[in-house]
Order: sequence, then C-alpha cells, then structure tokens
Amino acid sequence: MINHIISAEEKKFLKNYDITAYDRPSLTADMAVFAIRSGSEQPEYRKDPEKRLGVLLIRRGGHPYKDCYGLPGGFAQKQESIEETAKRELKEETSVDNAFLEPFGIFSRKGRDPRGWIVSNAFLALVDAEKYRVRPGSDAWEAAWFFIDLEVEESKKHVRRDSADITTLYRLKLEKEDVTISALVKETRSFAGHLEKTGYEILEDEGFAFDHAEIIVRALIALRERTARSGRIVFDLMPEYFTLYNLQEAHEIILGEKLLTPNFRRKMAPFVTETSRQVETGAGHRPARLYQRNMEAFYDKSFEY
Amino acid sequence: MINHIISAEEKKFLKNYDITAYDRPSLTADMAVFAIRSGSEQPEYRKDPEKRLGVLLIRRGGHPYKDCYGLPGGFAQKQESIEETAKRELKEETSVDNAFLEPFGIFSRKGRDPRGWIVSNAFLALVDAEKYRVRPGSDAWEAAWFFIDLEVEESKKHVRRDSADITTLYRLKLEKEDVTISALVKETRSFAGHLEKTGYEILEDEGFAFDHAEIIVRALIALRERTARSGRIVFDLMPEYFTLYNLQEAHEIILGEKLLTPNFRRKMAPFVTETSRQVETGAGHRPARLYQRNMEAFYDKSFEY
DNA sequence: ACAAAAGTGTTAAACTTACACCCATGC
DNA sequence: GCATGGGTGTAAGTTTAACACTTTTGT
Repeated sequence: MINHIISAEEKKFLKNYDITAYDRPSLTADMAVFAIRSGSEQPEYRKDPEKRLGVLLIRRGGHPYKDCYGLPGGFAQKQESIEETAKRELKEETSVDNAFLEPFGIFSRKGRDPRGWIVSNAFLALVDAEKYRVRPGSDAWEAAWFFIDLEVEESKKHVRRDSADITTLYRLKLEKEDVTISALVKETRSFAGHLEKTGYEILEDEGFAFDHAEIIVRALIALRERTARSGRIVFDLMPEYFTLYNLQEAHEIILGEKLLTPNFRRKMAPFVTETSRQVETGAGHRPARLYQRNMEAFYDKSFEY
Repeated sequence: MINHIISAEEKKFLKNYDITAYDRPSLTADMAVFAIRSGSEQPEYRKDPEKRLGVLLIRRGGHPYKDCYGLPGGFAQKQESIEETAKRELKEETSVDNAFLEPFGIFSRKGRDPRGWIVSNAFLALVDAEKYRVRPGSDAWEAAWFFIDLEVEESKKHVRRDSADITTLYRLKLEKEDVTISALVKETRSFAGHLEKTGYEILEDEGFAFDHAEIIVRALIALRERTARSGRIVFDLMPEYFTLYNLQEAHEIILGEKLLTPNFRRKMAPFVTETSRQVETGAGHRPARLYQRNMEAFYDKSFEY
C-alpha cells in the first residue's frame, strides 16, 4: 500500500514539468569481467600450468579511442534499471550471461569522455573462464582476455600537523599474446582533520580507452578487499566442480600471497561438499577430489569467513 | 603522460557526435545523513538520557510529494562530479559541511520518480549531531532530525531444489516531536544456481517521498555492515573529544546489541588517545575521561578491527 | 548509603598460525 | 626413486567472550 495520493494539483505540476529543461548526463554501465585463467602451456611434465587473473576487454573499432582497449559496457536505456543495463550489455558484447555482478563505483569526473557529460556505473563481474570462450568479434568491437598484473610501484606517507596524505602508485599491466597495455594510477588517501577521502588520478596511459585504466585498478582493489573480507565471492570464479587447490589458487592470485594449505582447507570445510568425483588422472601426481559449494552454508546469512 | 593522440578523424567524429540524440536520465545525489542524538530529557537524576540514531530529512514544500519527507539531495550539474554534487547539495540544504560521505547504492528503478527518468546516487553521510543544529528552513524545504527505528518484522527462508529465497520484512519508523512516518520494505535475497542477487520492494509507505523509504533502509543496512566490519566509520559520528562509553553507545545503537565494556575498551585502546580532560562533572557518578582519535592508527593502512 | 556510570583483572574457550608429516602418481 | 601436487595432525600463540570486581561521584 503506497498511500501517496496524487492530487489534481500535483497532476498539473507533473504535466507541466519539463525534464529536458535541465542539463542531463548520459549514463553507462561498464563491467570489469574477471576470471582465473591458465597461463602459458604446461612448463614440464608433472608441473601444472601457472594460473593468472584475467580481465575481458574490448578493442574499440570506432571512435573515440579507436583501437584502444576498454571495458565492455554501454548506455542505459530509459525503461531499464542500471543493473539491467549491465546484464544486457554484458551479454550483447561478450556473451557472458548470468554472471555475478556487483556495483563498485561511479565515475563522473569532468572530461572523462570526450563525447561529453557521460557518467559511468562500474560493475565487478566474476565468471568461470572455461565457460566463456570469447566470440570472434566484429568490426565494431572485438573481445579478448588479458592477463593482469597490478603492482605497487611506490607508497608514500606524508604526515603534517593536522592532516596526512598517503599516496600509492599502481602500475597496471595487461597483456595478451601480441599486445601489452600499461598505465600508472595514483591513489591519494587524505585525512584532513578527521575526514578521510580517497582520490585517483591517471598519470600514464598507454592503450586504454577513456579512464578505464583507473576503473580497472579500482575494480581490482575492490575485488581484493571483498576477497579479504569474506572469500565467498571467490566461488563465483569457480566452475561447478573444483578442487580445493583450485580454490586456494584463486584466493592466492587475488590476494597476491601464498596461503597455508592445511589452514585454508579447514577454513573452507564448512562451505564445500566433497563429491565422489576426481579430477582426471595422468598428471604425475595424486589426483585431487572434486568439490561443490555447500549451498546450505551460503543460504545462511551468517556466512562469512 | 596520457598518450592517446586525437587524430583529425577522431576530431571530426567528435564534432559530429550528437549526445542529445540518445535518451538520457537526470542524475541526482541523495544523502542519508546520520547522527547519534540524545532522546527525551533526563529521566531522573544520575541516569543519562537515552541516545538514538537520527536521520536528517527534508519536508518537501513543492511538488511532487508535497508535504512528504525525503532525503536531502539534488540534481547533478554538468561541470561537477557526483561526489561534488553530494557535497554541494548537503551544504545548501542542511548546512552540513565536510561530513564523511560514502556512496552505497544506485537507485534507478523504472517509475521511481513521477517526473520521469531520474537516477539517484545515494550517499551515506555521518556527522556529529551537536555540531549541526538544523536551520529554520524556508517554504521550499525544511530540514528536521528524525529518530530511527528499524525492525525485522518477518524473515522467511524458502529453499527449493536448486535455488532459494530469503525474504526479510523491515519495518522502518521515523519520528520527531509531532510527526511519525513509517514504511514496510521487503528484502529478497535469491540464490539461483550459484548466483546471488538482492532486491528490495516497498510494500507500505506513509509519508516518504519517492522511494526514499527504501533508500533509508538500505542506508541503515549499509551502515550496520560497515560498522560490523570495521567500526572505524563510527568515529565519524563522534565529536572531537568523546568518552569511551559514548563510542560504545554509538556502536550499540548501530549494531542493535549490547557490548561488554571491558572487551570493547581493550579493542578500542589502539585507536584512541587519552586526554587530560574530563567530562564536566555533576552527574552523580564518576566523571569519564575524554579521548581523541589516535590519528597515527588511522593513517595506518592496516587499521581494521 | 546507594545507584549509576567509569574502569580493571582474570580465566576459559575459540580461533589462527606454523610446521611436520604421510599419500598417490607417472616418468 | 623422486618430484609434484593432494591431504592430515598437532601444538603454540593469539584473540575473544564472559564475568567478577573496584572506583568515583552527588544526592
């Protein structure tokens, strides 16, 4: 029961209301699609291929930023919510359907798009890489997986009387077979009085469209934070059946640190169920058991680890 | 060094690009401003007045939703980022300057505003209530603090073969001296396959403008989550000097549960510094020491508790 | 004295960390 | 045999939760 009754007066107001009298931005949804992908071919018998984090980018076939790489995304349409825009564009551009989608930032800085006032809602999307082989692409765009490398190049703390700045320089490097693109993004966390603020600036940019280098850096930071906080999100990068070591690898890749296997397994135990399946053998070492998510644990609101 | 060189061809493209050819939404920033406020007057000598969580609302003087209460906020302007919009509008409408501001959601559901396609970016704002007494207001709007009461009225879990829904009914009640407004908001967390989604719906609404009842509920949920996660955010609700019990009260009000004093103090110890000041005496009990934030701990990136 | 709030100390339980160890496999 | 990944057990260290207890104040 929504009990706001629209009066005759209000009806008249709405009839005369001209929304086009005000300046309006265009609105887009941009998706940072991540997956865990196997790196180069098997280095030697018995050693598994190294895995890395991948992000799905689109080579722009048209202006602006022709031939640069940007995130998949597109303009919001009038009859849909922004989540629907994200879902629709992701499917249209990359054929990725039903991915985990979570908003992580709004990008509205003046001048970020040469076409004019365009505000972007950025979404984190996590998929199982095996499931989504990219389509050939067309003139207008061509999708491709890039391996990600994000490193802190420098970190400085500058404390003054009643304020402080912490600046961090992130070097973002994305590569696929024949292409490497790179950017340098500065993060500034400033504390003035007791107020905290975080800002980003692109210092170098080679090959990215718009401010997408910054969006990717912030997407990665968001992914790390969420993983450190609860790890539940990592399951969205997994296929239906996975080994515990796969899961551990995914955590390690995102967090950028090695974990201790016995402890990791104990922590995960409540959230997975063992299946009778095994990974195909032939690898020169004991075959691993395959696990599934324990959905019961996920339904439980207290699920956090 | 941004090395994207704009070619003559791209210049021509941009010159001919007509952004107005596409449908565009209006964009607003809406702020959920929270503070801890003393409730009714001192119930008896020696007993401190009860404290409650307050939210700052605006009584709408004009259409649409005339005489309803909504969040402070307003339209984004072309030359500013959405964070600047939030800051500017907050200052204009409520004279709150320099508050902690954090985005927590995008509200873009079709039909949420009778004026047309209007997308709102919602921000959490935390202030020290003592510092911000509301201004008298004008014809167009009048700001007022409401006490908040959010309760779970019902919670249901519905598990099927390969999917599950968890629905929660939240009763939101806001009151000030002479006014009570109320709403019932349904949260649906659904798991289909391994995909999680959360949706909200307003079931009852008495006195709120637009979908602001839903925004307030989600702001409160965001505030609770953030507090449970790290507590650092609670300091933004505190004045410069505060007692440890004040801080504990704030935590208790947000989380909706009592905490054990000795444990709370131990946890907080690294993040506060004792001052020589005491709270003015005369209350019939031992006067409390006043503390300040320990800024050093805040500057430390590892600060989480 | 006493009620209310301020503040400290002690202990058991729970969780985390680190490391040592065994298993299975294919060349 | 041996390198590689799969997998288990245990003990020390740390954190958390619970509760009992002392202090200070104004009527």
